[in-house]
Amino acid sequence: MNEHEALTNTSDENLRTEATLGMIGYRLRRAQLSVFQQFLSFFETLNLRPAEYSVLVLMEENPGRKQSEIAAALSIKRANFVALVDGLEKRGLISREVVANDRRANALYLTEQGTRFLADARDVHAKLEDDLVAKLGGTEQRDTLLSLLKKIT
Amino acid sequence: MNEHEALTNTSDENLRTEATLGMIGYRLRRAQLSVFQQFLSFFETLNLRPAEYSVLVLMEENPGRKQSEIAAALSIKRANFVALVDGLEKRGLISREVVANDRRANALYLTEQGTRFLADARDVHAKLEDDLVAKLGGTEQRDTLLSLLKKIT
DNA sequence: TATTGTTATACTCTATAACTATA
DNA sequence: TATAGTTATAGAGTATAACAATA
Repeated sequence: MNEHEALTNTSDENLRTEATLGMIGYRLRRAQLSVFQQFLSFFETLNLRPAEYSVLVLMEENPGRKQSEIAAALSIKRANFVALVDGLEKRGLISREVVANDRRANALYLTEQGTRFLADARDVHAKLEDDLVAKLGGTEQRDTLLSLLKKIT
Repeated sequence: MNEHEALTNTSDENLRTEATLGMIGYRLRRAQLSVFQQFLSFFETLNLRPAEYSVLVLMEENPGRKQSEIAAALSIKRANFVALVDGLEKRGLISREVVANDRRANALYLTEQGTRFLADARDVHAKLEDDLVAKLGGTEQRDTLLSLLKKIT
């Protein structure tokens, strides 16, 4: 019998988790991990990571922007962005082009193949969003969630 | 003049970000990073990471539980949990005790110092939560957020 | 045979410093 | 001097395999 026996609680009972689960940060983290896991599952056949998808979407909406601009808009350090762009370029989804008046910079474009690929990816992503909206209970709740997340960020 | 010039958009204009910002996963990730950054800032003087704080809170509510139980409740792999527990033990905040009827297992307890430390940490965390509630616009919105995050996880 | 804690290891993500070529 | 892209590197966080002690 050790000094802690009176407090010992090694039964099979579930742990008390009210405090941890009540933390905004903890809940946010778990929800984010859950959604990213879902993302990886949905995008397994397309072999695309969340960051890569966000880059393709942003590039299509902003063709010809510099690497550093796309990276900054997603809060990706430009040093870390190089390998990500390398990967997409090697897969033929995007191209780096020279900027006429600034030979230091790369302008980023989706290739035709990349545009087709992104169309497929958008379809997959729409399914994921639909799945999440269903879990949330409707588009109104989705909008509420996005608005609350925006306030926090 | 290259083939893309008509589409080139290297002006100083802000990028179009509607699509990325409308993704639930993206917004979740950014909000989570933002809150964790805040956490690190608030807990800088206490030198405590989010995972360590959640462990201390869970241990106080569940004294004498096995390492593997605490780890599992937080979805931390038991292999990765060893170093985390080592750190808290070396700081004198927790102790590993022998479980009477199972000499394989460690029962985890807060030390007296750990209990005092956690009281301080809880105060700091309360300030962080208050800060987030203020950003969200009130406790009602906080409850709404937690409930929506729960549905997603 | 299975479980607990542990070690070793590898992979991803992220952060910083320093280089090059241009501006 | 400053900036864009790049390389190298280091630190977290996370995942798996394998081992010793014990059940």
